[in-house]
Amino acid sequence: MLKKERFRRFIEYFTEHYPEPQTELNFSNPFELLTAVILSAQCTDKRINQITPALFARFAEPESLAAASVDEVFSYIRSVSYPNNKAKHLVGMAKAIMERFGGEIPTTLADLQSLPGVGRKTAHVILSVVYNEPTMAVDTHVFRVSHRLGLAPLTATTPLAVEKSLMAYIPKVHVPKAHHWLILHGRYICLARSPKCSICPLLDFCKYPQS
DNA sequence: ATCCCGAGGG
DNA sequence: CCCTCTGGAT
Repeated sequence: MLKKERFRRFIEYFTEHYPEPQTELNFSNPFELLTAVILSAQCTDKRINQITPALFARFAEPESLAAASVDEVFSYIRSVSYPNNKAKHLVGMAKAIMERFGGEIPTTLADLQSLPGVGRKTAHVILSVVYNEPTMAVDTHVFRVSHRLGLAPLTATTPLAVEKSLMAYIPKVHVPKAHHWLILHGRYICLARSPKCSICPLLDFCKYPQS
């Protein structure tokens, strides 16, 4: 099947069944989303949602987080992956926002990536979810599912290469939603270890069907 | 043993 | 390019 047809099928199915997909991270403003996404690296959204209520109650804005000790922040996030690194990143992120961006969350890719703990993937999530910009954040799910469904070539061996491949085929208006669709599919059907192919609606054109 | 919405450093 | 950080779920 031609690549263009694969994208058409993918977009067609999810447009009908998940017309308004959203992140499963709980947040109520850009600062909370940025904090949650930094914490989400190599960790399930479910776990992040368990610890963010107390974290956001204590640190409701960059100012209080910037003034906090790394040790105190660590105490709120000790049950997530890489808590030491992330505690440092969160405080550093908040300080950078206070010192260089007047307490406001940056709005460009370069400015977001200049923040401690914020790489290309996290920056794209903020741009896409907060500002609805057509940017494709490539995480472990997007990377895996794109290859399996033939939406990205196997020669695309880096997140950036997969991102460019996807962006070349997905209409801009669908990009923010496509990001969530790929994650939803990866999280609930196209699992890394034992993909649920028997219930996959896109199995007929999958390149890696498991028994 | 493997995976989860990665980033920073060498 | 590689490696490390690191806890919880399955």
